[in-house]
Amino acid sequence: MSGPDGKAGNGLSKQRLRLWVNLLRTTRLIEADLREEMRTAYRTTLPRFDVLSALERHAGGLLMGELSRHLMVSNGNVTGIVERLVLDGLVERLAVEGDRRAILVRLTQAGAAAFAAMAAEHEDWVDRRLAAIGHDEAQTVIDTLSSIREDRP
Amino acid sequence: MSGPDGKAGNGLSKQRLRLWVNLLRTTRLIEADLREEMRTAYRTTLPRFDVLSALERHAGGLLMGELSRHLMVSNGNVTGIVERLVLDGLVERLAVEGDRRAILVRLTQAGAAAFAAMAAEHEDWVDRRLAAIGHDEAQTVIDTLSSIREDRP
DNA sequence: TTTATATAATTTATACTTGAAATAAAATCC
DNA sequence: GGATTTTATTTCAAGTATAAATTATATAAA
Repeated sequence: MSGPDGKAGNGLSKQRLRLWVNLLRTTRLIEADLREEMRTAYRTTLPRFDVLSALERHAGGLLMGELSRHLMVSNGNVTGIVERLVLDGLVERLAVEGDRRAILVRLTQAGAAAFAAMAAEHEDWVDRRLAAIGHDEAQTVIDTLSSIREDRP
Repeated sequence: MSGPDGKAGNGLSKQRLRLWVNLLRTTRLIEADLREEMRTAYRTTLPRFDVLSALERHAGGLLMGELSRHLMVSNGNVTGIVERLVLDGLVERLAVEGDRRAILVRLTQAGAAAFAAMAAEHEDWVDRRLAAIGHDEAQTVIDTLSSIREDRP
């Protein structure tokens, strides 16, 4: 499985590995930049921003489990982040009519305001960070990434 | 800054934001798959694998700081991961001749063997995960990602 | 109904991660 | 040579993350 014609040793396999390494390195680099911006400009973190962002896109709120799936992080993780956001008054937890297991999470007014302030800036940061990329070039990459995500067992 | 012609509100800015979201989602999805594979097949984690991988590419060993830069994670983080790898006997720490501050980290024989076993499988996993992508398509994305990384202040 | 199974969320234990402060050693300055 | 600054690493506190176990509720089956 390691020769030039083996299943995992051929050129295409190596090329895909290169692609993965590039994906990982680039994402980490941008994440580090954004984290730094979040920290210095708003004294907050990326995970917090991600939660607020998901809730902003769902005005009616999200269940803990939905939030977990949207952000692709574990259940218990969301519990902790939401807990801290509740302490900061940016988010509220509400009982769900008809299912006493479930908990609905929603932005408070303060949370919505805080997020609105951050979101425009965030888009700006990303815009600057990806300034080298044009519309069509971006679309090409988006299409490739989408096809990767859709190709799942 | 939010109208269709504003600095951060125009179409190109939105498109770049879409690209970033796609990048993040795709990377997280693949990372989750790989973590699961690492966990079930080798009872190890991605950060551990990353450290072994970096050391394997540098037979002479790496300083803690070099390791930290290679992996793009903080100094203190590397200290912890290496510590656990040392406990497992996969890695060793050596004094550096001529600089008593520095520490050289190197794979042990056991570490090299453990990594070799994992590496082929890892390439295989990535190959399967990116099976939808051809060589040229991969190259296009790699080029775009490289240009993003190189465009830094 | 009673039992069994599935679902929603939390808790727990452990590991990873960061940024800042602390330590220690080297390099530079004067 | 001694003071200052830089460099290499560790320590620390807080937060993020996972997987597994647990609690509580809901749904289905017998």
